[in-house]
Amino acid sequence: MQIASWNVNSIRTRLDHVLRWLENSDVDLLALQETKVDDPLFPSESFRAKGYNVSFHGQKSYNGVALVSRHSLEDVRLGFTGELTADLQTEELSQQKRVISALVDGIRVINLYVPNGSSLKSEKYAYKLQWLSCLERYLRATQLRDEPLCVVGDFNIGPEARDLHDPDRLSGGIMASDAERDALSQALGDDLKDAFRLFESGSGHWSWWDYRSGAWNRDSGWRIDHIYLSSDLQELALSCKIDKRERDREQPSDHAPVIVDLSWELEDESGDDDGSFVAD
DNA sequence: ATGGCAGCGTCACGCTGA
Repeated sequence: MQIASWNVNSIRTRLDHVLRWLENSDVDLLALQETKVDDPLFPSESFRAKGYNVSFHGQKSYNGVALVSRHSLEDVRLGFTGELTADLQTEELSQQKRVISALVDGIRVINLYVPNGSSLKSEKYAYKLQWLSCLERYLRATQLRDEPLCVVGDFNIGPEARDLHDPDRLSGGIMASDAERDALSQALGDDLKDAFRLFESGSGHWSWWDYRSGAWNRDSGWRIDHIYLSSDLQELALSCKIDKRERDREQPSDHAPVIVDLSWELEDESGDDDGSFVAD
């Protein structure tokens, strides 16, 4: 079972890239962020025509998340209010379309597009911290159901110095402040662990390179796209990789896909051929 | 310290992202 996360910076602009990438991969479930399209205009048919199920939660111009799956998407939940009681703050923080989750082959997959925050003095930064605090309640509520949990997305936070190309200059600033890192760590809790760090402890591995200042050519990136696994899934993790080739294409997204491979037995879905079992 | 590049909505350029 392979699960991937990719901020595509407009699904309509990136549609051909995404379809080609899916065809050339063994990914079962792809979580998309920054689809930048209202639901009626989401290119669902392009995915369905290739045999994928899709669920999406979008808006015009900004934000937007989606799930693309070879298997069925069950119990789809949209926004924080898909999980939490809709009090005033939760509704306010669900206006921007940044959260979608579904049960896929028995795994609860949560797809997040965490606010960027703009700058430490911005009201958007305060919004980001509020949003992360709401995420904490959201994850605790989800964990009550005791499902194997995989939380993926664009977190817009480099958790540690090794996740930044220039930690001396960038640490403490937006996407690398103590308050953001603490809020994310608090939201994730004790059980969820970064799948990438189960396999790679070094620096120099990025998932996002700014379009500006030749960041890609200078390899000035950040690792802000993550996949977090509950402890039961950590034991089943076989690999976690960033496919940086996608950042090197014509008209690329500024993010590369992150992929985790889990040794998870797929449940037999009626009418769905997962491929034949080959005995020794 | 600032701007740089890209996408969107909508047609000249401002807003947003990270």
